[in-house]
Amino acid sequence: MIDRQHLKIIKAIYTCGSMTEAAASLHLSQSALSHAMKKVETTYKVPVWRKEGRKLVLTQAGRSILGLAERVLPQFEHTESMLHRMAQGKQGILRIGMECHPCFEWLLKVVAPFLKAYPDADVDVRRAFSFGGLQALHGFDIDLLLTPDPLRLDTITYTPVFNYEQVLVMSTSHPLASKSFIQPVDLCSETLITYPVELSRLDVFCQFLTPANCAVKAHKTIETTEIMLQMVAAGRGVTALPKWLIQELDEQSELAFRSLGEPGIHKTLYLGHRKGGDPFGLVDKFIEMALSGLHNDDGE
Amino acid sequence: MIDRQHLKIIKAIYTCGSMTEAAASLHLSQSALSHAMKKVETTYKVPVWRKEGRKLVLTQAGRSILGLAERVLPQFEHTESMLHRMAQGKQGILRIGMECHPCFEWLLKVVAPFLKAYPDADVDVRRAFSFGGLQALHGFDIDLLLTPDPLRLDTITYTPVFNYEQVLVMSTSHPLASKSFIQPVDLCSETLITYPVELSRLDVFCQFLTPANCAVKAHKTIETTEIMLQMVAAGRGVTALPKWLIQELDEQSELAFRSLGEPGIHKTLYLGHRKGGDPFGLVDKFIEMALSGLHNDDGE
DNA sequence: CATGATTTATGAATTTATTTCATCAATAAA
DNA sequence: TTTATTGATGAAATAAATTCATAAATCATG
Repeated sequence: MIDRQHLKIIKAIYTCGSMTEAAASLHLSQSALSHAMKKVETTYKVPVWRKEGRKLVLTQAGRSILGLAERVLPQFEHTESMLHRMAQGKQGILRIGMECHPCFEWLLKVVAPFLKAYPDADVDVRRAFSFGGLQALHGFDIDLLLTPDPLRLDTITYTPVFNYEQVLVMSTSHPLASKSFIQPVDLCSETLITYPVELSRLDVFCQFLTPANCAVKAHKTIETTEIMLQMVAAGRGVTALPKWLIQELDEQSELAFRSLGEPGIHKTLYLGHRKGGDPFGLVDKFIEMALSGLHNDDGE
Repeated sequence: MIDRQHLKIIKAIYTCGSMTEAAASLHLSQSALSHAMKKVETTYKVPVWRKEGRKLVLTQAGRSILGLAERVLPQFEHTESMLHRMAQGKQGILRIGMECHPCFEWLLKVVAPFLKAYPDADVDVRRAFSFGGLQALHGFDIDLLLTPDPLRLDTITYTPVFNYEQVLVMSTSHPLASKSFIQPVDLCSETLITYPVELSRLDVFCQFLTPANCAVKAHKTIETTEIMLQMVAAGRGVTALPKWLIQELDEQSELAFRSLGEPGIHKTLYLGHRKGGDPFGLVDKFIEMALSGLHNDDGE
């Protein structure tokens, strides 16, 4: 029977590149690993490793076991860490994932009161997912997903938690600041600064420029919101961000913002979570708190 | 350290309702289970079971372990069965899931030549998913998903494999059979027979009746296509099915079909699969075969 | 409430599995 | 060829799981 230990060993050999190293990393003798591998190979009558010179290479069978290990081991570890927390009388860790850059600023405002209200609960916020936020939610890597596009799935429930308007941001002295709202053609001669993500996830493109068949003069990407805004204030380009974010960060009022199109681009942030199976009820508590502190930036 | 065996034991006690029964089902002594549970409880310093009378009830901690077990154990079992097949020199099992009832008939036509071409590969077709087809694909319960709605996810690739037209089916003597195509209002006085699935998954409603703000006189559901068609032939109602399916099943030509709306409702079936990690390459082979035998029922 | 049937818990013994130790064989570099 | 380095192997030691026998608790029943 394949055991958790076997998975750990196969994974360690694979990542370390050799049995000797893997043995050290697992605090076991090299012999132990060799015996363990031999046991798997004899019980299933399938080689797991093939020797090429003195490198060990996974066989097809080995690769399927490694796949199992990579899917399954993190889940063991997470459950164990939950158990440890329970033993200490603490509540769980709420792992929140985010799919949109400026979500983070909003999240901070909910996380702070949540941590205060539930001192025995921890929050962990993750921004990067190897396989996308939904997968992470799904594969139990996170418990809550903050996202602007609630992809309907049977097992996942979304709750709208925040409405906001996405506006074009420019320096107060920028010519476009004199307009009452922005039209797609207005951006043809501008430098647009965005976060470094796929274009398909940027609303300025998908909902504004592309439908109007317009393009910008230049497109730069910047990671951090603060730097982005400094660039914009310095007249080096324009960007599109949630209105509330600008109102909050632009203390010296160096920035102006205008709606994208006459109606403006209106967005909703959703919190997605798996249906059922929330040991501490933390997910529900967080959503409740997010809703109670609900503030709309959407002029409603 | 929580082990696969611990998970099996917790799951067995939970499903059997008692340790004694669980012990029998696992071919172990009751004492073994008791000791195993005690070990988990002492290493994590958390109770897993609470005794209510002489029933065992899972604690919060127990429920998280059970959750882990239910997510993880099937994956162990599947990997093991793959290993057994590899040992026999066989190729894997291709587990295909379906999300639309009439897909099955189409699938049969691809599966037959596939099994002939790859005699060492097995195919398993599943129709019911506890958490939806995508979840099943994702959670490694199936390898291939045949679906009419390709929900875009980063980890899943869709290949269109079949175009068809969804038509309204009626008995040849039915008054609607005299029309050249069906309009939504035509159905207001009809009994509509469908498969027993959510309305949101039925195109007659979503793409035809609801947009036109029309309703049918009555709505009946029937599981099997054959019975459905007999009901229709007997003049007991009308139904909506792929055109090719009718052409194939209606040998005595008791049935007539007409397009839903002048353009008709045109659908595409997609085969979805996880990116990467297909130990035998069976997924690719199947898709290739599905495409090579590609027949369009869409008049193109 | 006493009795018997049934269920879980426990300590000691037993069996099974894992790990180490010492050593060999194979590989790659010097 | 010599010399590290790496994996493989059998025997011994250690650790873990399992059983056995039995106790304690629960529940139904006369």
